[in-house]
Order: sequence, then structure tokens, then C-alpha cells
Amino acid sequence: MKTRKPLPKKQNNALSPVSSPSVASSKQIALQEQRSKLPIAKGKDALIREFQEHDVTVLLGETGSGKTTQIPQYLLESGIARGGMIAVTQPRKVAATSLAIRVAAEQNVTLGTSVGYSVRFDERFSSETRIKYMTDGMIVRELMSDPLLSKYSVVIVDEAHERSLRTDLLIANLKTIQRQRNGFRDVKGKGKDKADAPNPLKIIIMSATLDAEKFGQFFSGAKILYVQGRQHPVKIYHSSQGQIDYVDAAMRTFYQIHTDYPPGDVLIFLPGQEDIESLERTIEMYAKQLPQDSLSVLICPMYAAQAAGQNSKVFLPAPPKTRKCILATNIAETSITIPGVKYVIDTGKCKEKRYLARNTGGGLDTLLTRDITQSSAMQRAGRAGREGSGHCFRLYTENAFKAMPLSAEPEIMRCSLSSSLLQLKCIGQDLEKLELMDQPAEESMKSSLIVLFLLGALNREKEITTVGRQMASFPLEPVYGRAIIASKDYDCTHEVLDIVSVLSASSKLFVESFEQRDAVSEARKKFRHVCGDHLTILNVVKAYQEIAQSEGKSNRKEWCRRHFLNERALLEASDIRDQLRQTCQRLGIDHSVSCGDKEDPIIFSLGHGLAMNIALLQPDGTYKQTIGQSIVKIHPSSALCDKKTPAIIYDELVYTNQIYARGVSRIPKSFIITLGALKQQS
DNA sequence: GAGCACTGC
Repeated sequence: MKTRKPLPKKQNNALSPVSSPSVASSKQIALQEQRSKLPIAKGKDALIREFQEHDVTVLLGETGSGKTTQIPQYLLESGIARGGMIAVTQPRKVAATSLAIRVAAEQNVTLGTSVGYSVRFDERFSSETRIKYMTDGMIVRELMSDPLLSKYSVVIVDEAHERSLRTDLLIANLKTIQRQRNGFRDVKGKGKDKADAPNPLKIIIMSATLDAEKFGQFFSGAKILYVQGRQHPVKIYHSSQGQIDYVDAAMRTFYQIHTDYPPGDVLIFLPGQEDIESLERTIEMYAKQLPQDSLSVLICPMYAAQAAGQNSKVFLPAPPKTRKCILATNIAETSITIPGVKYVIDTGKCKEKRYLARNTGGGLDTLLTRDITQSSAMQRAGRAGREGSGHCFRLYTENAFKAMPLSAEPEIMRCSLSSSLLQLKCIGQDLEKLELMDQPAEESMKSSLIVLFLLGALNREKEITTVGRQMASFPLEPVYGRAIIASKDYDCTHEVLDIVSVLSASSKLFVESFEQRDAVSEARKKFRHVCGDHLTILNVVKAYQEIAQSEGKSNRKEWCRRHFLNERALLEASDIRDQLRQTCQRLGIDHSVSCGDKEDPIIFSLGHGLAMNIALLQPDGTYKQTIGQSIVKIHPSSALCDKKTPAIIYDELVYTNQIYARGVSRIPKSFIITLGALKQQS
């Protein structure tokens, strides 16, 4: 069995056949009873028949139907999966692992035997594994080594309505794979006969109820099935008029609930950290004026950039005579379920990151507050009905709700395509030719092709180059893969890996807190490097490694806290770095080569990757891109803000109020000329 | 001198 990380002991106890058989069997009986009570259990036989008859099934199930845990077991028990594996894909890692744990328990097997999972940095499966929960990113990677996914006889795509980039790529590939594996005859009778197919593939798409037809249409002839969920009723109230100040409206609604409604926790959805912090202040201010005999208020802010452990009180039951008030971003909509919530206040707003491609190559991200979608509003309301009936207060009118788009635009329409384009090139596919549910804009496609060409990943004929293949083998944005490859020539792979792994970690390195902003900037000065943010990151990594070597775990934590560093980001970066070192080894790049105290080699390596992200200082103090025409400002959080550095490279452009360059480093002008000369040659 | 939803390899 492959096991990279042992599970926490508590979970192991719950899974492995327990020493006392009577305990195990009573647990097992309880589990089986729960299984049989799930709404989906009634339809088991009918479902199995449908799966047998149809190659593609679209299953619409509300939350709580048990479809994600039960269907794979039905497929296994009924023999539909034959000798192959059943893959169940998830957009998020936690979902994949916790589902596997649950299903292993229901099957009464040890996790990693017949039921397993596979997510980045953590896997538990073996040659025996028949049901494998995995992230969609994982199975898309598997496509690169096994383009027909021949190990799997059934692929179940869960949460397909979320339309993540990887889900969309997977669905597109599944359609072509099925044609090849199952055999088909077109209208002219050409193609293979079904009977000849030795290893057919079944596809099951699972989605929330909205816009289901689309999946059915994409897989022409797919059978659409509905499963009832088990959700408690949620009473929904709309505002009679639109709210201009939703933070103020949320505060007033909260106190209305607090004084007029029975106990039960309140969950308030807000777009971002700034609003969360401001609402926290106003709620706290009025909490002091509450009458003596009323419930007290415990505020729990929750957003992704929080330091680890900061939000743990969210999951504990409210103390006696206290009402919990959770102020959350979208993190509470899909990623995290908070127990005890009876009331939801929905501002109707969220922040959306959207990539604007430029036909000069590259582009910029916008991060703006916008109205949510209808499906998101329903999801938010549903958070009040997890444990009993609940109430949802919408701070917008019913007409405003009806005017909202049904569901979010698929991610593929609003992100950079460079990485996917390159991955597909590796298996001889073209993103332009792939039959997708939604085709990205031509401009976005073109922009990514230019980026990949400028990075040397594609030649003029749009064919993948040797460098392109190397770049694709790194689990990174192509830009940083390119920087690592360049680092070989500048003898600084060690340093570049340190920096790039922090940049690609999903958690932020620096903890931001509005209240302690002065202390934060003071602590940050210690690591600041004159060359800019990339070398500042390197300083942090080096300092942390020194602490990690000499100090115990609790001191490490304390050190991070004192310096407003997010240890989770550093730990994640260290996992990524290990993975990148392995990739380097495969490609014959010595990852231990270091440039010592020299800075230029590091900057030059990064410069090869960030060649499209260069800007020059203008007389008025702003910067102008060398590719593209935008005027950009250095983000105030940067080490180089106000430093009047003549030429800079940057990780990304983000438009909020202005176009900001983030992750900025000084680069010698002479290097830009060299880079230009190199481009001429190619 | 100002602010950052969420995933994934």
C-alpha cells in the first residue's frame, strides 16, 4: 500500500477492524442502518438498472442525498465496474479524503485497501483498490501518462456544476476517451462496433439541480436522473428594497435576529476580509450595549488568509448563553461546513477573480466585488438548513435575485489557459480543437499561445519544444517552470526552487491583519531585501529553515506568529519543493546547486520566466510595461514600493482600484536587452 | 501608500 502520510490516529481507530469485535460490529450495524436510511437507498435497484443500460448518466442530486458515498458502492456491489477501478473526482482535496474515509468505514475495510484516495501530497491506495476518490487535478495529470484512463471502468465526476477548469478538461477528455474505448458507429455506419470493445468506460456526471440539461446535451443521449435530497426547510426573506451599505444592513439584520429570534448561530456571507473586519468592529461595538439578560455574542471571522488555528472556535459549540456569529467569505459556501447554523444573512456579494487576456501575450487579473449567482444564493441559504429548519435573510430584493445569473461562468472562461494548453500539447491535443462544454474566448487562447511561444515552450508552428515538455512536467505555472530551467544555466536552482515553491503555495506567506498593520510592517522589515519581493521571500525561507533546524515545533510556531508569517504556507511550500526537486532529478537538473550570496543569478533566472512581466519607470513615478501598454503601480505591500527602481519584473498584475504589480523585483536594464537579443535568435 | 473569493498539479 502506498502511504506517504500516516493518518491521524483517531481516524485510524475508526477505520481499522477494531480489536474488540463486538464494538466493531455494533458500529457497523449503525453505519449500515444510516446507509439504508439515506434518500438514495430507496432508488438503489432502479439506479443500478439505469447505470447498466447507459454509458453516460447525469445524476442530479440535492445535498444530503448520499449520492457521492453510495453510488460507487452500488457500482461495485452490482458488478458494473467489472474488474476495473471506479474513480470519483472532487474539486477539493478535503472532500476527496474525507469521503474515502467514510466509504471505507461503510465497506468495513481498512482505508487504502479496496477503498482509497489520491490527492496531491497524500495518497492511500493499492493494487486492490476498486473505489478511488481523487481530486480532478490528479486525474487530469494521470491523462498525461495514460491518455485512455484504461485503469478505470467508471469515472464519476462529482460537483460538475462548479465547472472548475479541471472538471471541464476532464469532461471533454472523457467524451473522446469513451468513443475510443467503447467503440461507436457514426451515422454512416463507420467506426467500431460496441461489441468489440474490450474495456468500455462508463461516465457518471453528478451535479446540483440547476442547468443540468447542458451536461445532457454535451453527452448526447445521456440519461438524466434525479435523486431527492434531505435538506431541512429554510425560510427565505428578501429585503423590500435594495441596500446601499450591505455591511451596515448586515449589522442591523444580525441584531434583529439576535433580539427577536430563538437561539441558533448566525452565518453572514461577505465578499472579503475588509468587510469582515469592519462588520466585526460594528457588531462588537453594539454588543456592549446589549441588556444584561440577553445572550452574548461571539464573533468568528473566517476567510482563507487567516493564520492556521485562528478560526478553530468556529467549529466548537457556542459557550452557554452565547450566540455565535460567523463572518465568512465564500469559504463557508462550499469548502467548509459550519455546524450549528440556523440563520444565514446573505449580502449577495462576492469577490471574483477574472483573467483578462491581452493579445500581446499575458494579461491581468481583476479582483472585483460583484453580485452572486442564483445557485450561489441557494447554496448560501442551504447552509441554514443542515441540522434543522432555518432562516435566510437576503439583503437584496426578490427581483434582484431573479436578475442574478443562474450559475457562475465556467472557470475556463475566466482564467489564464497557458498551463492547460501546455499540458494538452504534451498528450498531442490542441485546446482549440478539444470539444469543450464551453469554448474559451479566442483572444484568451491566442494570448496563451503567445506566452508559451515567448517562453520557448512552443515553436512557430505551435509545436511543443523540448523546453516546453520540461516545463509541463513541473506542477507549476509555465512561467515558473521556465525559471527553474533557466536556473540551471545560472547555477542557482536551490534558491529558485525555494522562491518558486512559496509562490505556488496556496496559502499566503504573510498574515495580514488590519488592526496590527504597524506591527506587521515592522516585523516585515527584518526580511526585506533591496532587490525586492522574491529575495525577501528567500530571506524568510532561510530564516525559517534555521529556526526549524534548531527549535522545536512550538517555538517554530511562536516564531512565525511573532513575525506575522503563516506557517501553513511554509509547510506547504516545503512539500512543493520536495516535489519540484524530484521533477528536477528526473530532468537531470541538479537541485542542490546554489549561488551562495549572489543575487543576480536568481533575478536573471526569474527574468527568463517573467519575460512578459517587465516594466520600466516613467518620469512620473509610474511604470510602463515593455510588452503591452499598461501603466502599472507597484503594490504598496511590496518591498520596492516607492523605491524608484528603474526596471522591474513582477509575478502578476491585479486590478482592484488601479493596476498593481505584485511580487516585484529589481532587474538590471542590461538584462532586458540580453533577453531581447535571445528572443531575436529564436 | 493601500488591501487580497476559492481551488488544483
